[in-house]
Amino acid sequence: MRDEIKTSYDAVRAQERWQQFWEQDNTFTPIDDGSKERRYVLDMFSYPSGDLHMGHAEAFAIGDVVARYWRLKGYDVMHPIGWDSFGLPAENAAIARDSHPADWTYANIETQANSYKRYGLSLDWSRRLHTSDPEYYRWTQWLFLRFYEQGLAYRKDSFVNWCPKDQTVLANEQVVNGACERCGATVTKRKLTQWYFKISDYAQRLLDDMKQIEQGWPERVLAMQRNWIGRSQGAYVDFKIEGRDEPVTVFTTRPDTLYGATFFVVAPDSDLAAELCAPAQRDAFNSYLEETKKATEIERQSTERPKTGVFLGVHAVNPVNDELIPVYAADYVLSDYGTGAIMAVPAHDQRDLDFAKTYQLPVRMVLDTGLPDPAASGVATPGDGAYVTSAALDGLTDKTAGVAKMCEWLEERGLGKAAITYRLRDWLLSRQRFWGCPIPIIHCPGCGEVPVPDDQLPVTLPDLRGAALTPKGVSPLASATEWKSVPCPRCGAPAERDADTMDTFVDSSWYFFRYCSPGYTEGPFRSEDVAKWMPTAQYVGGVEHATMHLLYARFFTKVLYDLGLVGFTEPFSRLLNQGQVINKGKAMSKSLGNGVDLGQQIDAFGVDAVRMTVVFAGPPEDDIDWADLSPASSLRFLQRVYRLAADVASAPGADFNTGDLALRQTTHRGISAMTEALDSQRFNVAVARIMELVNATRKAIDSGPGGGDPAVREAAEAITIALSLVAPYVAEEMWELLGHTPSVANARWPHPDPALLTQESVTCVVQVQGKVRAKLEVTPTVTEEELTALALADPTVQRTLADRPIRKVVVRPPKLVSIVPG
RNA sequence: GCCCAAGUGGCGGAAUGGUAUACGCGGUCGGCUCAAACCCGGCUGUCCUUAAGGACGUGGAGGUUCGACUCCUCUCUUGGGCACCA
Repeated sequence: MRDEIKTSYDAVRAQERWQQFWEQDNTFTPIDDGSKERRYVLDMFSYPSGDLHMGHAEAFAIGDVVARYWRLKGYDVMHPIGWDSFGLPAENAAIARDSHPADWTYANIETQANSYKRYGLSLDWSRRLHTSDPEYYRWTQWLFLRFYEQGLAYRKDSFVNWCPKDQTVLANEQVVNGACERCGATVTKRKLTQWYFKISDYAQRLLDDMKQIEQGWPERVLAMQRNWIGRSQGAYVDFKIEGRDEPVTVFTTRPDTLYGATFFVVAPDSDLAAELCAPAQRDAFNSYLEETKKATEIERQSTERPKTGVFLGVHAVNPVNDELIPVYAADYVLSDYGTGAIMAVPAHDQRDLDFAKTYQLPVRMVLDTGLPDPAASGVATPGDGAYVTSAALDGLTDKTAGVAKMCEWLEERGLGKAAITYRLRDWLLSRQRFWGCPIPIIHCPGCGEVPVPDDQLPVTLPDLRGAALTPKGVSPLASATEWKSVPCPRCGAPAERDADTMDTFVDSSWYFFRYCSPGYTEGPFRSEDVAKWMPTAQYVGGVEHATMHLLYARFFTKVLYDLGLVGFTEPFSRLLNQGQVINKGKAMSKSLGNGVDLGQQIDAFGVDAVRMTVVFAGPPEDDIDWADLSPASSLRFLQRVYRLAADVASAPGADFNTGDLALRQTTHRGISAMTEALDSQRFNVAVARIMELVNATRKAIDSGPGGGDPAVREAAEAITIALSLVAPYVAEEMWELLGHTPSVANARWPHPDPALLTQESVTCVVQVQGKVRAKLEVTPTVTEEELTALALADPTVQRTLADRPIRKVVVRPPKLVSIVPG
């Protein structure tokens, strides 16, 4: 009995009922016949690490509001779902359980799929994909080969994170405080041959094309990408080195300070350092190099760390004055930025100055900035100033002019040229892991790298499980001898498959194209399908992917454009980064014990209440703290709304025009306000507007025209449709209760009637010296003169003005009168 | 160090340059009830005042304006990103 009073609708029953209905009805499969304008709403697909959690709850609730709203507005909406199902956790689980990674992966996918369905998302299940399916990764491999043909996929040697105990390469994310996250051993660097994508070729386009998405992407994401790409403008300068025929090129942003270069530094882990080192210094260099390799990432990144280095026993020649300057190897110079070598100008660069002080190297000021001499102060002066002892530059006083002049000088003599470099490095995609997409390359002793022919794709994974997946220093695939041994496709000689798999970010860089052509067998997608749906109208996902997935996806799209496969260069027109769901001020974590279980919340309050809670909590991009929220009150509200529908006594199709005018006006103003909030993605405000309309309708039923008035039906229907965006189950129940045929998702978003948006009386504010002194009820059509007279006649205004003369009156009929006394 | 974002009641948060604090949470008073829960309604920024009323109030300091949470300059704080990038 008590429960019946408490709950006027049965959430669990409604969830089961409508979930089944939507599935059988294919309510959320797009028509795709061109009769309606298409819109593509995309949620970042999930990794199947377990069941859905609070983070999914928020992100998907937001994406679903957008998808459902656009569907109601009359668009043909595609809202697909899939899984990013390759990845390391599956492999670790397989080792621990002596099973195949697929067992764990696909079991988790089923769990999540059921949860997505229960969560009431308006998803099109007919486009479902898993990146670990051979029919998907076949096309990942196909794309890799296209990149390879274009020279955009290549192999090179590089230093990578290496765990000496586990005998395996580690991704940067797996290095925690310089130690292996699995065993705690100190991670070192090891030189390995790895596959790369040449994303650096696209650095400038990744910057330039931001113009296309500036309107639709959060500024902070664009800023992060700009920062990450790190364009910097300067010059290459050639330095001759004693005993070397070819000069060594350095990159500098300050060629104008060349006269102040007093030494030269190369990255210790570069080939150049090893080559330049004089025999006498060989031992010292080798031990320094060892030390460098051992230095953990944390140590290396600390700016507090004192500068270290070793003299290489050779000298370079400063091209502007032919001075001999000593060459050092020091780890403050990075091998993979610029050319891995720098000219050091201690007076005007703090790092060079720190190094110079440690090794007692000369400091020569060539730029008078008005600040104390760096040689004495220990503080470098990197700003603008008047050039001194810089020959042709002397007399100039600003950097731009100095740089330009020096570049010109260098170019005339063939000693250097203006240049641009980027911080963006090529994308290392090799992983010595099993559960990923095999790299479709065969290594032949005679022919070298040979691509697997397209008609032999996919290169599927062999059946390895349990202990066979234990890291051994090379990919587990390398020990699958039968799988690995193949004839060379070119010459037929015995050859070997590449044993590495691809970074899972490769899989996720094109899945949104695949959704456009599910099940297509002639290619990764049909270009016509992609042209119909893309660019994606709305992408929703976490900001943690700002410089990873989102950058890679943009890169892939540009390459596909260059290949003629797609007709645009930016995949996502609009991006929304939802905030995190936290608890008691901190991110939810096992160690803090502050996790909130989504399933439990749904069991306790129902899907609708949970969805409503996260959407109403605040602006979608802000973090929301579960401790501040009240799903119980969301449920209470939903029950109140449900009773509203139950109280509607007029028949479906009743003529709204005969309804109570005041309520009708409130309803139409409410619809207008909701529409405005939704169009500007202020979903929390949209919910507040629904609540306001609910309150007004309740009053109309209880103490106004009553439930039989058609205006009450009009309001209840508008509320039901709007509510279906956040609380689809209650909305379906209400829609049915109101005598309509399901689904409410097929209803039309209500249009506010302009005639009902006007009011017969508005409040006019009267300000004196900017302070509100009176409020007048006036008709909207009141004239400026009438309003002025009314305002001046008001007793409070009179009293405030006292006998002061009036200097000025600003009138904005019908809302405001502002009086300025003299 | 560089870049980005944000600072509004006890709390989450509203506010095309025009009534600051919508909506909700919490609190409180009341109704319903034998009673409690549920539900419904009122009140709820701070200070002064018996009251009527008034003063102050959107991190801080200036400025623009008849009028500033909103625009401009400076500044403080918090959060985030990048970081020995030459």
